[in-house]
Amino acid sequence: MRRKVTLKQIAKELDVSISTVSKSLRDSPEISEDTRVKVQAFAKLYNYKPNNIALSLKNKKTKTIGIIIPEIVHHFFATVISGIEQVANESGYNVIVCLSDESFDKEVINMEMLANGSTDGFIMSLSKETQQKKDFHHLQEVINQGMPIVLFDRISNEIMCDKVIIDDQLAAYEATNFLISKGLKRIALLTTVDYVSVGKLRTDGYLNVLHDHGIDVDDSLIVRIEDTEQCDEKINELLENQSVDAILAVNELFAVTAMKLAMSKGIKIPEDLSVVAFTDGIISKYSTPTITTISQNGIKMGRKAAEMLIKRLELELEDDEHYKTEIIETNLIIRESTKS
Amino acid sequence: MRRKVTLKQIAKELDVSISTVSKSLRDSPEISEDTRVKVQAFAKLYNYKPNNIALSLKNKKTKTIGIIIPEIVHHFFATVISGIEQVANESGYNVIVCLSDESFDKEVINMEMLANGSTDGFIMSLSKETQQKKDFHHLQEVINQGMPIVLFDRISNEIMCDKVIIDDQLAAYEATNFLISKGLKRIALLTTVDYVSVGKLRTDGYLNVLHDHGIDVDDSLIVRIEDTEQCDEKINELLENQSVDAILAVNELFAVTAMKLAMSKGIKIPEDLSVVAFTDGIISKYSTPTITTISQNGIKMGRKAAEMLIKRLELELEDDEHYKTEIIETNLIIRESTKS
DNA sequence: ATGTATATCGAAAACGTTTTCGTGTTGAAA
DNA sequence: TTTCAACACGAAAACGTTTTCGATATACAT
Repeated sequence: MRRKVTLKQIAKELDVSISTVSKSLRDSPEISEDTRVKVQAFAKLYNYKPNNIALSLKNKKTKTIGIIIPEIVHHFFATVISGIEQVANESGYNVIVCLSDESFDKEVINMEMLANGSTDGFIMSLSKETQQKKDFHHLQEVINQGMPIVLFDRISNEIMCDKVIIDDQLAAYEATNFLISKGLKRIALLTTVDYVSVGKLRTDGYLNVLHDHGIDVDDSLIVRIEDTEQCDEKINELLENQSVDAILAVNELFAVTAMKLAMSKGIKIPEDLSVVAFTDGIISKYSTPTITTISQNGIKMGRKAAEMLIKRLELELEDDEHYKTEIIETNLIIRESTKS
Repeated sequence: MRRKVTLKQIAKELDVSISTVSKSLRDSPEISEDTRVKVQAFAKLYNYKPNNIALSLKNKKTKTIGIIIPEIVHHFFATVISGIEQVANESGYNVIVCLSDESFDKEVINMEMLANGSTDGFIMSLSKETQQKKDFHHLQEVINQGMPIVLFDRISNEIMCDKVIIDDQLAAYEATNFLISKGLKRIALLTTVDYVSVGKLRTDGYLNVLHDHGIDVDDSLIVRIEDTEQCDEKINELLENQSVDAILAVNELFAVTAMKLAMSKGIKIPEDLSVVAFTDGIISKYSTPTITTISQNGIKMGRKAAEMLIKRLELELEDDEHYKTEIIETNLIIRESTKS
């Protein structure tokens, strides 16, 4: 087993100083051509590669981005990571991924772990619990230490930093508007509890468009689902007790569940019931019928977030304050679950 | 902005040596209670946390696991990462994720990048291109340097290291056997090209069970699909030209595509056609009808892989050779796409 | 008074780099 | 022969830790 070779070993072997070896490898003009080629040849032979850890310590830069997200077995988050990884790779950065599991404590622990020198900055999406507690001291702490953070999707206005989101409210507005334009009026909303920022915004968009069209809001059409177990029960309740001709769901899962329950009751989609869902994922593309969705474009979000972070890292933009919030455009992907 | 405080700064501030500060914080008996509490109080006040990079350099351990997988927007790989992350977290390790994008070159580059001190070991699944080229010098190089590797799912027997897989051949055998037990005989196989290790093994299992039941292998029932674009076309060809009463697909996507095409031709599932797929993912659970699958249990695979790697790291098992290959059990999850 | 044990602390090396600065040698100009 | 620049290289600091070893001082026993 041949362990990695260091500058010191090369120096000893060639009977020169460490400095000479280092300079030779970096093509310094200080070194004579003779020794330079000699050192380089030797280094190549032994496959010398500088040690990243030593470089990180010296340069006070790790060239590593910390990603903290609620979960990874989730199409949207996976696409965001993919986007981040693309531009990170292009710029010579690595990504280290931590999962908060929707837990505040795990989010804090992971952040503290990475903040002690392991990463140059963070890209993250807040856990449900964090959004509920509204406790952001761990983020603030990191920002105070001069590490940049870029928040995406699940953000908070209380934190001053770069952000990248979609216009959830507008997207909900337009999607609902699309349903209204098809002559649908009894539009139900399947959403999450309000402390999830995007859930709240999407609900607002839904409410606004109803108001703008002079449609009375029927509270019994708004279903707030806390966890997946409740899903079936709550949707069943809706379908049984209310007349509904359209559904706007804040995620694919609620949508496909609603469709299945509806179809099992003999309700035809899209003839009797139209369905639109947020987050264009795998399910929508392969369910029967396929689902009309609002594409969230995770790749683009990830790319943008990484670009913003790296820009701040490379330019040393200590210019706090003028933080930016980038808005990624969404578009409605029309499929079989809505009338044409 | 308050930058992170170091031992040196604390030492200067308190007018003691760096050694004293370090020892105080680690509760060394060498230090008097007086100075110990003084230092600890000061450290707490300024929220001192040791710098991970410095520790890594000193200890020659990064407490970081490198994960290299073909893609992340893929339910199975995401679950594996999730499993790895679980046990990594429990043991104080971080994971740094790189995507090969099914490219040999990217796999090599990523490995070399991480091998220079950034990680203590690797968990990886080979890219298609790597499996095709059968070029594993980058893995061998890393192993020679004393870094442990654990391969999962897409492995190669040419590499001596720990591995964790499912018994693809047996699983295919049993799944096909299940179909045969339902009285089905014209069983088609939707698979990938043979250089993908799992595709080959699954094909072998399929062939064996037919042989064991004395069923003649009809080559026109074996469809090798290279990429997603071909998918529709090739499956259509199968359904049009052959009489088929069952399908075994090596992934969800082939299965759901086949189901959709079949249903559009008026073929009823499972009455006229039974479908079983490898990889229990999102699609199978939410498609219509839901799909009978062979669960691959990515979480368990990830956990196992991480356990094997960490064990080797902690115990410094230089005991090369007796490498293990763990086999994760699969089970058939019976859903609506097969007759009961 | 001398010797010894104990308590408390600091200096320095080590991990692997890069970079600044200094030093010695050579050659040529004066 | 002296002087000075150019050239080629090495020593050492720095990044932030931990740890070994040595040093000093105090207390106690002889």
